[in-house]
Amino acid sequence: MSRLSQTWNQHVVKKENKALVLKTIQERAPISRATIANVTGLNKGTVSSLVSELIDEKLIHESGTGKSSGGRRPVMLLLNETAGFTISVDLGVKSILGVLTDLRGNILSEKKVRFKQEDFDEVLALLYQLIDGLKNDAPESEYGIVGIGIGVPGVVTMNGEILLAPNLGWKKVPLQQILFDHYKVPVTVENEANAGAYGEKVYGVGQMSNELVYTSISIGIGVGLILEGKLYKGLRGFSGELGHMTIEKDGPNCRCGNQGCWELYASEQALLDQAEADGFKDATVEHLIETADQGDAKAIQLLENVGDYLGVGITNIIHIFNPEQVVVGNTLRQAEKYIMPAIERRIEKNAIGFNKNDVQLNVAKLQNHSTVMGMAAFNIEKFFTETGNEPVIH
Amino acid sequence: MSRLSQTWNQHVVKKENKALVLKTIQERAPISRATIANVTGLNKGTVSSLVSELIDEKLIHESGTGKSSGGRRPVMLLLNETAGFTISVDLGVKSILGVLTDLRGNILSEKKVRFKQEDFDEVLALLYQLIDGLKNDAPESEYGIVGIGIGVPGVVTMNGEILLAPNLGWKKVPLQQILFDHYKVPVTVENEANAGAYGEKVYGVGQMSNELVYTSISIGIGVGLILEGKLYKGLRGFSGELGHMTIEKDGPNCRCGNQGCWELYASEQALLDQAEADGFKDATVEHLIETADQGDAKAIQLLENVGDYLGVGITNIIHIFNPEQVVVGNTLRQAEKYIMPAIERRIEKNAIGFNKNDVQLNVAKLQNHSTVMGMAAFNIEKFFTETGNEPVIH
DNA sequence: TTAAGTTTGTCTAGTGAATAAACAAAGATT
DNA sequence: AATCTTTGTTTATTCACTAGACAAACTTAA
Repeated sequence: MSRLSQTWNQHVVKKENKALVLKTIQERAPISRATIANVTGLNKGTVSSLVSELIDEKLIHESGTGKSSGGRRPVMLLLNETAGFTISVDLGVKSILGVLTDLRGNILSEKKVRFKQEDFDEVLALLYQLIDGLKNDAPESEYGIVGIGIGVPGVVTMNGEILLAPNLGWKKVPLQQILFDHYKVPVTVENEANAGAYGEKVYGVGQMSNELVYTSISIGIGVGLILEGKLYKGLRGFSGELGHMTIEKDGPNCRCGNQGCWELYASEQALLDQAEADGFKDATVEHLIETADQGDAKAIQLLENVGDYLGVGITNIIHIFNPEQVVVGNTLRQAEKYIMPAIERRIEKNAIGFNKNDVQLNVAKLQNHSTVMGMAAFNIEKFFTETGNEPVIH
Repeated sequence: MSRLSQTWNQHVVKKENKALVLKTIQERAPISRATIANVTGLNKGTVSSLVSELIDEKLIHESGTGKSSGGRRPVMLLLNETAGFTISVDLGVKSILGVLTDLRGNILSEKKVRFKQEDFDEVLALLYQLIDGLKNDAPESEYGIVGIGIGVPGVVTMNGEILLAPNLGWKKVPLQQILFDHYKVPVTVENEANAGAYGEKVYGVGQMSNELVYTSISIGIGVGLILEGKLYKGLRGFSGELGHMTIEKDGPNCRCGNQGCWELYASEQALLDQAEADGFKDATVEHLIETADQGDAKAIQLLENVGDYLGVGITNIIHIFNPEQVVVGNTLRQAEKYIMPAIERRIEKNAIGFNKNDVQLNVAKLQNHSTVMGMAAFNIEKFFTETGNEPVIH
């Protein structure tokens, strides 16, 4: 007979409490045992014992004494951020960006390669090369590389298979399996917008929000949903296809099969197509922004127009989710100066009061690092919850 | 200092395990202690002890022996469904529907009143009258009325205040507080579509789905979201305003302030307005269906047209949430014969393959009882989790 | 300077919930 | 009739947490 759900016993209690102590240290370090006990509600003795195990596992360490508040001085605890490292990668359409991070998400090394040929085997070779390079940059440590995470612009299943990455022309690539077989460390493959959402939630502009929608505006539009503080993925991981939400019911056909999709009006592709039609030759986002900065009315108009269409979709998002925060990320974020006011005007004009008053609109704080940092956060979280209680590997 | 999160100790363990045993009995009764141990993974002794407490609390009872499978015959356990009762109400725009249910959701009594005057005080008087009537119908029991739940067509805060019910013309009505002060039992006030979603999930067509979107198509459109098996409410409970999702970016103005809202094309109001324009005098949904049943091409066309627009919005829903199931409920559900094929055609034509293949489209199984049964489910769940471990009241 | 009070962190005894294993009861099978 | 199975209870044990005592280290006030 199959196990229905979680049962509770002392082992689970200890594991959960230990994870809670670790998380508290992660979030509030430097912090003393006494403060942890206060903050978590756990007994002082319990905290002492769990902390001592965490020290034995090299996940945290003591760091001198803090200031007295009228009694014995507290011993401050710090996360042992160099106990292990993550390799976190944003596998984009034209380039691969990879970082080596410690367990606090500090970037120790960063590498980027551009490519034109999107053939899978060639990109995989570049990916291996980039990962190997980052791996070489990692200092000696207790746990070594604790995880490799790849954010990809496509539909990813729960077990890290890329079902479809339209802009790369890839179908059914079991990337997680391939990388695990090659490196023998935990591998996470996730949609680029999902990762971006998590990156902004953990390290970026969304640290205070538990209901956050991240919009990745690039060639197409991807959306990552943080609901109740966690990434929401839908039944099989395919949620967030909001780029293919119809905003014009009899609009033009999209290659996805639908009509009037949001990304036909509000993406980088839409912007460049319109620019082309308006007489800009071989326009790029960067070029259009420059031209706009020089006061070109046509370019300004183009950018503001995309912003307005973004506002239409974001208004829908606000109505659908009643989020605390909507974050605009990826390449079009660079046109912040022109698109954000346009989005705000549209929201102000069209959104329902209750929902509108709750929501904050922001540009991705991590800039082009939202996705890599999200993958880093996934890697770190996985390590702390899954292997955090295992004995030290040497 | 504020408590950050749940800490785990023996008390919590016991409470959770007891709730798990109760839930298992709820879902699989009649069931033996041995089977519960197998299914939950708990030790036989633990189950025995928890079961004996639940029996003492009159929440369950033994009911003879079951069939032997080669050994001692098992003692079967049943939920004591008459240990208490719920009063669950669908407070609609033109009528109030109320039911008295036992703890399994069986309806013991049902009352309905219609009203025209939407003045709050008059409706409240009717509501009191209806609740009092149902209360009188409740048999003597251990726990009496364990909860009163009201589903309302409007925006409801986390603490049961109706912020706005446009079709009733109500604003800022603290209904939960008012009813609690009057009846002194736990009161739940929830949006009608949220309740409908939960009703279909627990007692209706969605019992197998953990990712379910319920669309309540009536004068307007409301949407209830079941994500990861639970009702999703957004930051402050205002999610699911999908009726005000733009599906035509430069469409007509909606009274909500937005443009081209879905409910301007796909609601009962939209249908009736169009019927009027097409020469039907004082049309009602029932009348249009009858006319269509008699083969009137115009009426059929009107209904199929609404179905097609419903399909546009539901396609968006499928892209946004990757749900397992989309359920069509409330009044327009009656036109099932005409609208469902139209919705299906639109989905077939426009939705993305991955998401389309995952999703099931269904009509609400509970018909016009989705909302009341959802409220019953809320009441029962609240009783079992919050008061399930309290001593018996007499 | 001394005494009293505070804060931190450890240690010990005790509690309570779960588990494993033994056991009794009640049936099926051969 | 003897043996095997299944169910449900009982008993002994384990283990994580808690309360409270205690020592160490510090501040404050007389």
